[in-house]
Amino acid sequence: MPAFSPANGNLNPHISVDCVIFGFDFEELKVLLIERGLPDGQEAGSSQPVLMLPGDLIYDNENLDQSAMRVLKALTSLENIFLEQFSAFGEPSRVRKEEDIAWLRSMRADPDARVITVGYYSLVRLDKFKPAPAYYARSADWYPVSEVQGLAFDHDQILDNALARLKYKARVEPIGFELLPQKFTLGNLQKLYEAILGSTLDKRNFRRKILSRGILIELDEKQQGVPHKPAKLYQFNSAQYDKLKGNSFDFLL
Amino acid sequence: MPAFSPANGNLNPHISVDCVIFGFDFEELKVLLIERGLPDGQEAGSSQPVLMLPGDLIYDNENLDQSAMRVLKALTSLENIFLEQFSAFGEPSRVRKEEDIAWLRSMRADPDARVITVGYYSLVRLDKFKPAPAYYARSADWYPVSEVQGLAFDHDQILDNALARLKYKARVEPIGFELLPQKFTLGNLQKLYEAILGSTLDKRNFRRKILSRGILIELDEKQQGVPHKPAKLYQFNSAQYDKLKGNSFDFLL
DNA sequence: CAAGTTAGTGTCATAATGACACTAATGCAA
DNA sequence: TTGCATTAGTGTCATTATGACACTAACTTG
Repeated sequence: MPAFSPANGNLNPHISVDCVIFGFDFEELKVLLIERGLPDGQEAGSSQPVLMLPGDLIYDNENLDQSAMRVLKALTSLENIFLEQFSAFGEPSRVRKEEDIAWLRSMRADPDARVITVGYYSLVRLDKFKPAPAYYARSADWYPVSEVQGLAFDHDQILDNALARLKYKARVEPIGFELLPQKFTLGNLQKLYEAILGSTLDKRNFRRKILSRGILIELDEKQQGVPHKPAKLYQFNSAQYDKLKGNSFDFLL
Repeated sequence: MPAFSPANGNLNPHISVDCVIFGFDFEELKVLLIERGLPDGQEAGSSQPVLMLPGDLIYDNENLDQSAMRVLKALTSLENIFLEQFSAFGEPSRVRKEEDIAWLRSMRADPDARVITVGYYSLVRLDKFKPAPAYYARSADWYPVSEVQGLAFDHDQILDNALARLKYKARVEPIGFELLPQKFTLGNLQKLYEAILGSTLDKRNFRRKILSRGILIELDEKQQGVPHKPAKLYQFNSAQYDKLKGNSFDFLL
């Protein structure tokens, strides 16, 4: 299927998808944003750079998941990413800022249509996916979540919402291995949890707990070239993880 | 705001909301369904009764939450219910059955438009809300969740999805007090959990756990007129409950 | 008054939690 | 080469949470 004009598909002017892609660089949580431009290198006189989540209208012959994947790829070249829907956003005032309206006028056949958008999020390994801008994206890059603000439309709110969902999940079930390289240290993993939760954790208790789940495989290998005691490397035991998913919740029985 | 034609609002032919309202009758979990008819008592020759979730297109000047509340009220007369969005559904093949297509043709200005729908769910006290059908609903009633099947469009799937969400939440945090009357017994509460989770729980352990949370207030009152030892009545301590919500999750620290 | 029904209660062995501080191994700079 | 900075790695203990388990109490109805 070609990326831009699926056979028999018409753009639906009322429904879009937006993707919140989280990555982790061993220090802090990042999110993939694009700088908004126009397709085909048409550039309106150099306006202020505006950042936004990768997103666009859907086609009438794709489902929402497919749309999200297509749009993400079209704008950032990322593909083969597991996207999870988290919420729909439909405030009539989603499009309010002058510059957003102007941009829509130069982009859309029906720029004043009321649009609701469906939010998708994902966790990926920062080192594994190299975003490359295309279509209307002038750039596609990782930004520290903590510093992001002033995104186009209601994207600040969509991002907040995705982050809240991520935190909730991180507290309730083991999560986030998608954000680390295949081999990682317990220190990496702890930092990741601390970045997601926004709080620090006790090292010994963290290790005890995570190891007791049996979702890690200890490798016969250590870090190299680090200016401190090298740590053991671990791998993620995905079979065990899938087993746990169904019953690692704690509230009742 | 009038219920049917908000000032300046046009129906958006591409976006609808559907409501999954759960109720509990002390025995099993029920869901509120309507029997599909036509507005204003126009009735096509008596076709097979078709059940569906209450839902309809949104207006362009309401947000999604408002739409869901409006539509629910318009079809079932229920109002002042806290609805929570849980997912959007957008398969291009959502409308596929002949009878669904025929019904849309008699109902909608643009019956062939591709529609995505946003699902909302809620838990209510069965005894507190008496559904009354209106608009295109021929009836509005409670049905045992376990027996529901063959709903219109993709509503079976939407219901399954809402139920899965409900189960997940019930395992992760205390939930469901909205389904019980203000004064209830621990037996009622346990039955409710068993109905939601679809499994039985140990009475003593259940009591210990639920009481230890401090979210119940023991009343100076007992059941009356029951053909067995009357149980103490409890009330729900909502202040304590709200406090817990933020930190009763168990996975890490 | 007997039968049926749900309420209500305690113990024990095991597992999970949270608080807490020191030594080990490495790279780098002086 | 030494020492400094940095992160890895480890165990205990007191407290709390868990899960398994069986009997008596109180009421209504027939």
